[in-house]
Amino acid sequence: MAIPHPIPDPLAQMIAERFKVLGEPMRIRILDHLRDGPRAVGVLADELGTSQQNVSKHLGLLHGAGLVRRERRGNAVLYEIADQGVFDMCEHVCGGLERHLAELQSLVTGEVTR
Amino acid sequence: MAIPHPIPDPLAQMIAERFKVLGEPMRIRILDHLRDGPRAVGVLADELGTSQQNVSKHLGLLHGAGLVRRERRGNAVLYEIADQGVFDMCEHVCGGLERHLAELQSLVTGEVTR
DNA sequence: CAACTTGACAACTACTTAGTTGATAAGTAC
DNA sequence: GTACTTATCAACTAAGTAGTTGTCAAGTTG
Repeated sequence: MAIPHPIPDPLAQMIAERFKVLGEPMRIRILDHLRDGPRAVGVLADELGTSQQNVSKHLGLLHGAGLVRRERRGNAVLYEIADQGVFDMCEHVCGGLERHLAELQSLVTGEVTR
Repeated sequence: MAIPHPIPDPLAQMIAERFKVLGEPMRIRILDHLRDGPRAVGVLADELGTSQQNVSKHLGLLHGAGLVRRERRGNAVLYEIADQGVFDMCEHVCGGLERHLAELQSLVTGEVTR
């Protein structure tokens, strides 16, 4: 999976779009809750302490990006993770955060990096 | 690098913050241009066809997130990639995009997934 | 010193979007 | 039929931010 370089403008757009979908705490929390298994909208709303409309809207975005799958079960709609890769991405981000914070830490403790 | 689960709220915030920084086409393009090596602000502005002030602002954000490094060279300031991991992330995103698009494609070609 | 280049900062406009409230429609279960 | 769940829409507030314009600070050059 090699990314063309220089990157075509539309691709930059699409990549940014994907990142933007993940760039909202509520959506990260929703995805995190879905790690335990499929959830109905109402259940998620309760667990996350927000409204049904709000959760529905975020799930719609996540679904549009292909990150979650929708399935009707009885009179409820269950959502589940469609792309397990998101968690790899989150771990990647956390790794980057750690490196960054460690660098900042070294500034405080006295080491001069540049 | 395991992510705690359930994810603490502040961590969800930080992760989302990181994704949000990458959720802008102009910043993706800036990072892509930096793959070829360090660049001065003015050079990037020319290459990307936008203003120096705009590039400077985006670079400020990227620098704040620890994604680029700043170095004064003469009367110019060179920026370079600080965290090569971003490109792994972009590839990850592209992989996800491919999977998603392939799924949509299968809908068009007639396969019924659900 | 003055003239110039480069980058950063501030203020502003315009746009996007998160979240709320309220209402409604569609589907399922009873 | 009614009750329940979800999706969606509209209208609104509040917040964030992309991009522009103007200005200023720092460094370089003559």
